Order: sequence, then C-alpha cells, then structure tokens
Amino acid sequence: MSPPSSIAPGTDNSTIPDRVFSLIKEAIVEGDIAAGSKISEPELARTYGISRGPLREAIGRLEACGLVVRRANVGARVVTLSSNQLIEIFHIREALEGMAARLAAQNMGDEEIANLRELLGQHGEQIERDSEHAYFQREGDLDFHYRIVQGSHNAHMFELLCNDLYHLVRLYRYQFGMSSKRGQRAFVEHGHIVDAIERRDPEMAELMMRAHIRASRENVERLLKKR
Amino acid sequence: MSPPSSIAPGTDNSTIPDRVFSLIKEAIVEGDIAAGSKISEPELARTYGISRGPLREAIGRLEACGLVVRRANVGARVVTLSSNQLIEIFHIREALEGMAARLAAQNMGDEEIANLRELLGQHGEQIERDSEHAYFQREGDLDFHYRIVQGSHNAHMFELLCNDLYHLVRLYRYQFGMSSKRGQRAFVEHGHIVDAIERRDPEMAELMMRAHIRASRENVERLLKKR
DNA sequence: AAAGCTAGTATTGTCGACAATCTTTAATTT
DNA sequence: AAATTAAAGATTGTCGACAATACTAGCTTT
Repeated sequence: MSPPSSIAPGTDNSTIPDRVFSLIKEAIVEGDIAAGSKISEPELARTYGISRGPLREAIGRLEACGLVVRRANVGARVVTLSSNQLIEIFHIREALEGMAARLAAQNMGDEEIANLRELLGQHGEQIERDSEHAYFQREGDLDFHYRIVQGSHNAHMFELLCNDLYHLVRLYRYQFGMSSKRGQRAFVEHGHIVDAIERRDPEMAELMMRAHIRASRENVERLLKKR
Repeated sequence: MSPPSSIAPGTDNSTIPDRVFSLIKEAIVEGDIAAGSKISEPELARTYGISRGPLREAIGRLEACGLVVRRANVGARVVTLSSNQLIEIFHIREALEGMAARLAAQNMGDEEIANLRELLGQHGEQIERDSEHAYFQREGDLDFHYRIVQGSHNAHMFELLCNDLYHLVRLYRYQFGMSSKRGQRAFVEHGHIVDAIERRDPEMAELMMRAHIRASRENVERLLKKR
C-alpha cells in the first residue's frame, strides 16, 4: 500500500495536517520509514504534494505522540525504542490499563459487556483455526485492550492510551517483531478480565489486567535478556 | 508580571515556539487568559512580536497538552474543565502516580530519598509558621509529587505527568480555586509515602500514594456536590 | 416582526521565499 | 598523514501574502 502522490483536497472535512499525520504515522508504525531515519521536510513535502507549513504541523503532532524526536535546527528522526523505554511503557500501561479495567467494571453498559464477550469469542475461534495465532498477538490483542479503555468511559484516558501510547506499542511490535508463544495464555488472561467485568468486580478486574500486562512485560524482559 | 512586548531573539538557544509556548502556557494556567476565551492568532502574534508561523506551532503544543481545544477553520479556545474531566484526571493520576511511587521505592538513590525527606521537613515547618498553609496546597503539593515522579526514574512517566497533566492540575486549581482544609492531612499522607519509600516497600508506597490521591479526589467530589 | 438569505469582514489555512543554522567537503597547517 | 579550519551546500526556522472558510450585519421576504 504505497502512499498517494498527492493529498486529494476537499474530499472530506479533515484538514491537511490531519491526513498527512495519519499517513506518516502509519508509515512509521508499519516500518515503511525505518527506525532512526531522518524525516526530511522537503522530501516529504514533495511526496505528499503539499507545502512545508502543514507538514511541519503534522510532524509536531508526531513528536507529541513520541513517534519522532526533534532537535532544533537539525530536524526530526523516527524514534528508536531502547529496551529501557520499552519497559517504561509497560509500567505505564500496567498502571493506566489496570485503572481502565477497574473503571470499565464500574461503568460499562450491559450491552457493551456483551459485545466485549463476543469479541473474546471471536478471538477464541481465531486461535482454534489458526494455531499460529499470529494475528491475535498483533492487532487482535490491541483490539481487546482498546475496548477496555473505551469501556472505562474516561475520555482523557482513551486519548492518552489509544491516541498516543498504543502507536508506540505497535511500533515496538514491528521493530522487535517478537510474537512468542504467549497468544494462548494471553487469551486465557483476557477471559479472566472479562469475567471480572461481567461480575462487576472492579478490584479483581484491575488485578487481572495488571497481572496480564505484567506477565507480558516479564516475557519481553526474558526475551531481551536472551540476546 | 506582564508579558514582554517582544521576544528577545538569540538570548538563549531555545526556539521561538519554545519560549512562546511557555509564556502562553503560564498565562493560561494562571488565569491571565480567561477559561473559554478565544486564542486569536493575529492578536497574539502582535502581542509577542512574532509571525503566525511559530505561534501556530506553539498553539499546537498547547493543544497536545490539553490546555486549548482547536476546531478546524474556527480557531483555538482555552479549555474549560468540566467536573467530569476533573474527576477523569484524578483517576489517571491515581493510577500513574501510584505506579510512580512504587517505582520510586525501587529506584530512588539513597541521597535522593534523603533530599525528599528534607523537602517534607521544609513543608512541615511551613505549615507550622503559616497556619493557613495556602502555599502548601498550591504549588508545594505539586513539588512533592514532582519529586516522586522524578524518583521513579521513568522518563516517559515524567514526560506524561510533569509536562502535560500537571499543567491541567494547576489550571484547575486556579479555575476552581478550592484550597480546603486538607493541607494538614495531605502533609501526613505525604509522610506515609516517604516512610514507605525509605523502607523500600514498593507495594506500600503505591497503596499510600493511591489512597492520598483518592482522598483528594473524594474531597473535590464532596465540594462539587455542595454547589 | 421574525425568519431566511446575501454580502461583507475577519480569521484561519496554505503557500513560496528569505534568513539562520547545521552538515559536509575540501583545502591548509602542523 | 592527521587534525583543524573554512567555505559550500542543504536543511530548518521564520516571515509576509494569498486563498478558503466561518462569523456578522443588513436586507429581503413572508
């Protein structure tokens, strides 16, 4: 999926920075723009057929997301996640998503919970069919976490996790590319979280979510140590 | 402290957007620019003696901090915190700062802890002298939390809390202006947190920090209900 | 008189050009 | 030959002007 040579104007009511931001973000997250590589303003401006003004605004938003780092008078580079930064993000996720699960157990509507249970069922079928369950460990996992955060009914939390941190998580998954054999266990852990939410047990929901993310972190730490 | 009519160029190596961002941020947080009021680009450009280019970048950063909200083709307005948003932020702080305290108990150096204990002592003296302890409830409280977050040695967490969320907290304190009589109790709770960190007890440090922020939230909820 | 439409005004969005800074390359010196 | 310096090139930072959109005021119409 190559980027279009020009951004069609007026196709929708979103602004040029909005569209360009999304395009570059996907390009970075999916590795089309290599980690650590320079973000050249003239080059990208030509690529997308726009001026440097809106492009710079888009780059500014990328910086706010933590996807690029910028130095004055030098320019922007795609972030390269160190092991430490990766662990840092896991700690933040453990705290925030734990709270999100707690709030979800309190605030989700009954039909919302039913939909969540259904999503879990779909993931289960997917694992049965595809024993490698590559998909599940990639975006399917984030889908689940996405839903929990939505279910917290905390808009600021949603903003923080789904519009900033999850991009970094996706980026890391592409950069490190470690799928591991945790899909099966992760699915079971997801089940425990949904159980707690269905029982309207905030304390248990938070504990299960934190245990889930902690296990994921410890798994990554183990894999990092092996190298 | 009125803003200068022009940004002195080249006085330091920071860029114009950096300086203007800080200036506007302070003006918003301290209420010099009223909540909900419009951020006029031509007006501010004249005020600071700069062009609209760097000004727009500064406004973009304000938006990323959540201090202003922007609508396409309409402009930016200073955010007006609703009660719900305020409670949302408390939940996020409870989760993040709880984790920060846990990490601080694990990662702070001995001399770092000694400095923290000293800061607490200064706050104690301040309360004894000034029985109204207005200062403590305002910036002194944030000073303490600031130190804990620093002590977590988690750069991403520091970024998140100290460069984004705490600005909103300060803004709310100016907008709502509720000081209450919690200064005394907050000081005691701070003491419990430092105790746990000194004992290198991460579990207890997190519990105490969460209890501290939860108590603060419940206090605010009570005050909001009275109206 | 109230509602809807139209023209005018002001503000935001975008662009191309100039200035300031950094990086690179080549020449010079030790 | 290695290191330092200087100049050239390229890139980022900044500015003023134009285009597109939204708000406002006045007019027309029912």
